[in-house]
Amino acid sequence: MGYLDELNESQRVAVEHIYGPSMVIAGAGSGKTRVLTYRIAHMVEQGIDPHNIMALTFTNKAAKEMSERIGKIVGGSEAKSITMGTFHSVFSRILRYNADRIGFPNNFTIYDTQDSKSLIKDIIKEFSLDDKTYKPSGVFGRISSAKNNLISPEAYINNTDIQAEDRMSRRPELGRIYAQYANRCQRAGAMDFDDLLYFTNVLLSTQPEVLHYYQQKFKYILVDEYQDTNYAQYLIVKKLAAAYENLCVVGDDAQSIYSFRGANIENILNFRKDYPDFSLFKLEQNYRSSQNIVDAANSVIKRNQDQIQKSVWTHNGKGNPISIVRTLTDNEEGRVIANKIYDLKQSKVPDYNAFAILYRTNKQSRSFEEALRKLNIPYKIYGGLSFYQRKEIKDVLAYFRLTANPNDEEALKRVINYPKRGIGKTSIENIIISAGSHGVSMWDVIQNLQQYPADITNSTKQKLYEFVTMIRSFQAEMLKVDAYTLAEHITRSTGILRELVEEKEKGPEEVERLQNVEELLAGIQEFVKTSEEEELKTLPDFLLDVSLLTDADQEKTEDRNHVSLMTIHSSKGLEYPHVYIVGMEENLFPSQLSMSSKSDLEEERRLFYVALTRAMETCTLSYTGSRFVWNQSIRCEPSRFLDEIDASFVHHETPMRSQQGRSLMGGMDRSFTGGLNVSLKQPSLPRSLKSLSNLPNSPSQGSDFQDIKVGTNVEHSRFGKGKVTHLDGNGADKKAVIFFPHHGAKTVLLKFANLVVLPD
DNA sequence: GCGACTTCCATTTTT
DNA sequence: TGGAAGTCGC
Repeated sequence: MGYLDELNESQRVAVEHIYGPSMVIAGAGSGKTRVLTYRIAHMVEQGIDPHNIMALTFTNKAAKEMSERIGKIVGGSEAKSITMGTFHSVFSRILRYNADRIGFPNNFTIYDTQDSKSLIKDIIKEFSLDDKTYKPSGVFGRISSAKNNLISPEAYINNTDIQAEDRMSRRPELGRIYAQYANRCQRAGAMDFDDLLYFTNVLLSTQPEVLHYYQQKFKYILVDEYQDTNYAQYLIVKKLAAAYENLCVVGDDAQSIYSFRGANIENILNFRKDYPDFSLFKLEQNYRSSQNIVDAANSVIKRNQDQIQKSVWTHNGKGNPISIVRTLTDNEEGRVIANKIYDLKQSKVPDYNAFAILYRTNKQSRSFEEALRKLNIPYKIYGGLSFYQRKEIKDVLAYFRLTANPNDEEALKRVINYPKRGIGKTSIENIIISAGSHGVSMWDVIQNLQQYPADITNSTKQKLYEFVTMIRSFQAEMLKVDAYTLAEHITRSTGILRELVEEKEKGPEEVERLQNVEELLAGIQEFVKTSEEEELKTLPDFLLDVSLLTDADQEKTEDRNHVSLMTIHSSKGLEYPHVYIVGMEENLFPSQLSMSSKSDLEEERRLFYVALTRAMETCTLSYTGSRFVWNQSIRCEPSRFLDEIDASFVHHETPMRSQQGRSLMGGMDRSFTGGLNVSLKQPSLPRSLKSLSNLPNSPSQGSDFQDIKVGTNVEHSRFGKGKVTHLDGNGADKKAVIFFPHHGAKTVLLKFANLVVLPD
């Protein structure tokens, strides 16, 4: 068994231990995925039937990768027999077979977050509640965490603690909203993401024979990223594993970063209570990062109090210290990082895949996009608005969903009047009212207006009739033709395709929308082609796949020579030779919302730990003195996390600037008095050196902007060319009113405006 | 019922 | 800033 030789001692022991409960605590970069895949491969080699193995991962991508790697060792068909995927995808499949036992149709649709919020909004309106106290996202969060903790609407309403909390936050109706939300979802035959777990638990607790079946089927269970499981996931796993207790969980408490969505770090700690005779394996040797990076990350994470003791170490070379870069503005931050990547690529790095820019929030990507584009550096943004959340895609998918499950109200609301067919807001509201009073779905109402009368004009009734007929015609085809044929038919006969083609002339955005829909169709065609033998892949089959897919799963391996931009959250599990962690500022990272509680701050610190440990060779941290937020520039202070890295592992790159630096440094003097900032101890550099610093296109700062007078023609990075009409203030506060032909008059602070003076 | 217009509000991470 | 919701006139 050659593959065992590729493991170190502690990895091998973990791989060879197959029976009974076990927990693998895997430090960052310690070969966790390798252990997991080899363990499964080893099980199969030992004669365990792959049908009896269930492996739960955090992302679809991780599952796919693992499956491929296992296939290489034990063969593809064996690997395919393993049940492998995210909690959500695996359990949604189980529910497909069993949902009818718990009051849902087996063809239930899955509501995404947008659908959920839109439904909640409806309910708030229906109850005539103030939508400022009852904000849809807040209500959604509350319902979500109730479900993650397996609290039913009834339990919610009867729980005195919860009711007290809701009264405290002056939202006593939350329980009623939750109950109505659950009701409406059921009527629509829809489950949201949390329901996939919640109702799996309901299924397993109320249907003993189902539980028994899956206990016998999944005799061996593996769970990856165990630190990020929530209570519902914990209990489901516990139930399924109860018969054989061949349960292996893998995780790293130091990388738990999803408590905001109910992840419960206690699950790791509780493991020893549930399985007192469990075996514990620790993987502590890091193969990924240089010594400096490992040490720096350790020096940060040791400040957390809540953690399992372990010491991550490496045999790798010392490497470079962690670089810390300071810039004046967020735009400059983008340029500096882009230039660094450019330089490194020119001098020693063969391709762009080696680079990743990691940030705390998606919106930070903008300045990096711009800067990379200017230097013609290929890049790809992960996360953010996903392909499947684009309006045009959601519209098309809504037709698919409606075809598969006409009771799906969110889908119905979305397309009942798209493309425009003269069914307006008032009619839709009256349909909802009628549906509510009869306790049926909107679809029931519109296809049977005699039985469920609604206040609707005759001409609208005719249009509704045509709509119903159209959807029914799709349904008639649904199981007869493959997904692509039907999807293509739907985009044509609904008029969506025609509309998009017509609008194409309007501009590049419209062209893109058409391309997106074409891409979706191409994707469905791919999907249909993957079918084996006689199998017909239908539209419902496709929907099952698509609702739980994210952008990361889409990636094609060909176009891979690009810099990766993503949030730290989505970087988990990945690694890059050169990592740039940007926006290292107080209130951004750590996020403002995390500052109030110690546990939230510890989670932010773990997030920082995750970010640092993505890096293999070099790691650069950057922060900026000011940032554009809501159309105005705000001052930023360096993140406390910068101080938390042991000073011997860092190198501060940016020299202090002599003049304007001071006014912008703001709180820096305070936070750096620990003597960490080496450059503070050096004499300030003379201003002439500034031009030698690595700041590309450095704005004309430090001067009194004497070259900018009333009447001067200037160019602004966002507004384009304009003429100065007024000047006000002095020095750092000097402002100008500039008239831009395309944007009108704007007042800008010269020190931030990055104006380029144009010849008269 | 529809489109043009104004106003208001956000601002963390995601299966 | 920019997206979403609300208002108004046709």
